[in-house]
Amino acid sequence: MDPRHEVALDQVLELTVLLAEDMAGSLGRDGLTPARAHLLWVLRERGPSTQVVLADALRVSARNVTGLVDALEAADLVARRPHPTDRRATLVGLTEQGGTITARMAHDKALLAAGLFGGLGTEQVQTFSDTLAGVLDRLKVMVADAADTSREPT
Amino acid sequence: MDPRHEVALDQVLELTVLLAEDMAGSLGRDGLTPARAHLLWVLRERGPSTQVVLADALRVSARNVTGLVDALEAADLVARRPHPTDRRATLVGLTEQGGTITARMAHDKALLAAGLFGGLGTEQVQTFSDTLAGVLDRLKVMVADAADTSREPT
DNA sequence: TATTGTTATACTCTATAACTATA
DNA sequence: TATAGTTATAGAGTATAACAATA
Repeated sequence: MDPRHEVALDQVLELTVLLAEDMAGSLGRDGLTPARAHLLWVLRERGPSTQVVLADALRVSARNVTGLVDALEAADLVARRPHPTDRRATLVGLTEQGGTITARMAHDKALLAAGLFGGLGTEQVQTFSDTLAGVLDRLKVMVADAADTSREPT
Repeated sequence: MDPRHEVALDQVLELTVLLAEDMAGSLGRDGLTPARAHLLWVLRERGPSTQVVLADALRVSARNVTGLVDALEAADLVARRPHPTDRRATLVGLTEQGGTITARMAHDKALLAAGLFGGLGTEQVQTFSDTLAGVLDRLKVMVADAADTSREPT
């Protein structure tokens, strides 16, 4: 009922829209979609991975990973190679060009962080971050509760 | 270069992911997708509108609006009727059931706002909101600049 | 001529189910 | 038996281009 809460939520929602737009724009310049960029990012963090691991990390189906890897392989951003010990599995790794692009993504992300928060004082950033941490915790609880409720629909 | 900025951005990005998940979950219970819910929401705010107006508000192609309206009409959430003065145009409006659902969406949104910010003090919400307003302003400038640069590629 | 909405076509992301090869 | 990845199929969101009806 407090209008300040609704205003704050509206601001957060606007932020999500603008961020998605900004990031899609950056990725588009590299010819990447958000889903494909996400996969590259996971590879950058985890190193060469099987497709099952990628599906789990991205929280999508194995089938979907096949498609994303197909597209990224065609663009020479990732390469498939046989798993050394499990002959069922495939190891997906970044190519040199994939490494270059993910490095640029990391750089762009740092620029974005600086652009958004660079004008704020250290205390202000800290306060914002602390508040956000609390909000995130509450949201996680709400998401978990909703999942429980829908799984057990009394 | 300040790690606090990157941490804050990571928190914001996590928030966007969790929010999208939470909202998709709520909508899913109504059998709605985010795109269709967005169209309903615009209709709730603006009242009956032509498809061109909807395409503009949603920032998607006219073709896309045709598809979304087709689906929502099949679910009896919106209805097409002839425009009173322009015989080329169609007016799309919420049905009674569409009104019920958008009212529930508004209610859910208020619940979400209360859940996220209800535990915070008035001052804390205000401070958060003020900081967020500044961040939003800076982001808008960055998005606008990026659009200029890509339109006029030196 | 310009605008509104549709048909035609295509690409991406997503999912489930059935299947092959391997563990 | 169970797991890794693929093929088959399908639905949703998105786009551009061509077109009909109307302004």
